[in-house]
Amino acid sequence: MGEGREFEAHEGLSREAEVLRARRESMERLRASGIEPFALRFAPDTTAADLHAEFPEGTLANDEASGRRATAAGRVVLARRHGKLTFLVIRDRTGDLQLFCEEATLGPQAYAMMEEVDLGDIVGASGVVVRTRRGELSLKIDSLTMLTKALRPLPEKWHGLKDPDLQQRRRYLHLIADPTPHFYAESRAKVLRAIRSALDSRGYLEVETPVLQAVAGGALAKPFTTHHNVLDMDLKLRISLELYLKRLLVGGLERVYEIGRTFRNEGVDREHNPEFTMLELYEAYGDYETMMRMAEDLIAVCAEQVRASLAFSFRGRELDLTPPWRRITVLGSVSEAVGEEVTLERTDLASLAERHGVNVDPKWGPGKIVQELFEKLVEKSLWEPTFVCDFPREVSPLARPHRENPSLTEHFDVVIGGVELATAFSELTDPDEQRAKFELQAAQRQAGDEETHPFDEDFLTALEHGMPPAGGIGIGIDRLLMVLTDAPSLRDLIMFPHHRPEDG
RNA sequence: GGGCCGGUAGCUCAGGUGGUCAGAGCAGGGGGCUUUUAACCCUCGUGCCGCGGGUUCGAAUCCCGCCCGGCCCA
Repeated sequence: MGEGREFEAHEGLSREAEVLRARRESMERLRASGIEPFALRFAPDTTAADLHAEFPEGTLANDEASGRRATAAGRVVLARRHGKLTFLVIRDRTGDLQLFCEEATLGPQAYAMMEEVDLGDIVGASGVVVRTRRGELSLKIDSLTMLTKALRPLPEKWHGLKDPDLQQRRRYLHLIADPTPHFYAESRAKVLRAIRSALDSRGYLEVETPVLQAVAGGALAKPFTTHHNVLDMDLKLRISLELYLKRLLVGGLERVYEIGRTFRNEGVDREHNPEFTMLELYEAYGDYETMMRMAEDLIAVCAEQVRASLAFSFRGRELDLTPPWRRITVLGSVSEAVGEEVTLERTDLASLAERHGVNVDPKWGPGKIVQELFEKLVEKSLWEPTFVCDFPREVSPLARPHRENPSLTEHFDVVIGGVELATAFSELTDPDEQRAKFELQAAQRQAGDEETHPFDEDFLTALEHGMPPAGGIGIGIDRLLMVLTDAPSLRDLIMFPHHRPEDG
């Protein structure tokens, strides 16, 4: 084994097996010479970005050494070997840094150890900051420490990891090879921070409510079911945060929000993932007008954080999030789209919808038909930020009846760039009205509709104790990020999106 | 669920009208090189061509089914 350097490529080994064998033999050689290939710790005193910031273009002449000593650490992503001189490029969380490794400085022994370093290994290095003859800022090292031996090779150094399936299943490799997922991760953190900061400064309290629920309500969606062994009962994973946050309003918390994972048992496409992150907030004494201003403010703050601007490009088109946003109504926009007045009272809604390409289920009421018409004809064409207001009562079981037209609700969606980002209501606080709506939903379920709101007696009891009038909004964080970062798909924003097992 | 496209070396990809079609680059092994920027030069190179059937003297290539993924539609 110690004779590892002697042989030529083994016959009968696949390329992968040959690489794995070579890495392990390198590891054994390190061990044999008393070097631990998986170090305990290391103390870098700078980062790649800091050094580049400290010595910007022009601050250090080519082929000149500074007096600055530094210690850095990172993964070796490139090696250019020139005999007794080697350039290694290490990558840390901030970027890349070239290590200038010459035998004359390191000494023969350390240089020999350096030659044991493979692409993918994680190393620590100390030396003096220099600029090379060709102008590359580098650390001219006098010490190199093996921190972690990589036993598997890196993706291709120029093309990176292109296969979207592999990018998602092995996101760590995607992160090593490509800065894009770093941008997405940082954008998510910025958005969450901006939202928390904005809400905290308005007197909102961040809370946490149950993920496992006996009754999964707050939205019209199919839940996942799981089982509690000791209690021997089935539980649902939450599909929204709504009903528990409202209970907290009953309890007097008045301004609450939660940012949390929700789960919906539905298909996967670029705007859907079975688990996603949702912001929901409720403000006592507000209404949906309050929530429109809130949506404009919050999303603008997030855009400032991610894009440093309210105007940016999304899917090749310009988008401007500057408030105030356009307001349209469901019935108004559908009327315009079909070229005639559409009302919930019309008896020919089904045939109208069929004429416009909607496959009408005979169980649908007029409200559902109008909603489908809206989604089919209007929603995707909405580019500039738009409040879509006043949904039919039938499709909005948790919103308050509209103050001017009780067949509608004070319910709006926010659509930006053709993507539905948020839903908000003047919340329904009348427990009898809420009970009636739950009963209607139960009847629809009886009739075979799988996506109805479950009957939640415990929630009704809470409402009977008195919930203050309130506005509430839910914002899909992953979708918001998709728009703000111009990512092609929700799956790019979710580090580890759901996939079928690799060996199905 | 339907349509289209794809799955070939660890990675990025050629090959596809059946017959030296198992290929290139990167990565990797061996050798050389003290200023590189995807370094370069010489050298080595075995991989269920997604899986299973079928057609054929012969299949990575054609046909059928399945699995996984992408895009579009529902």
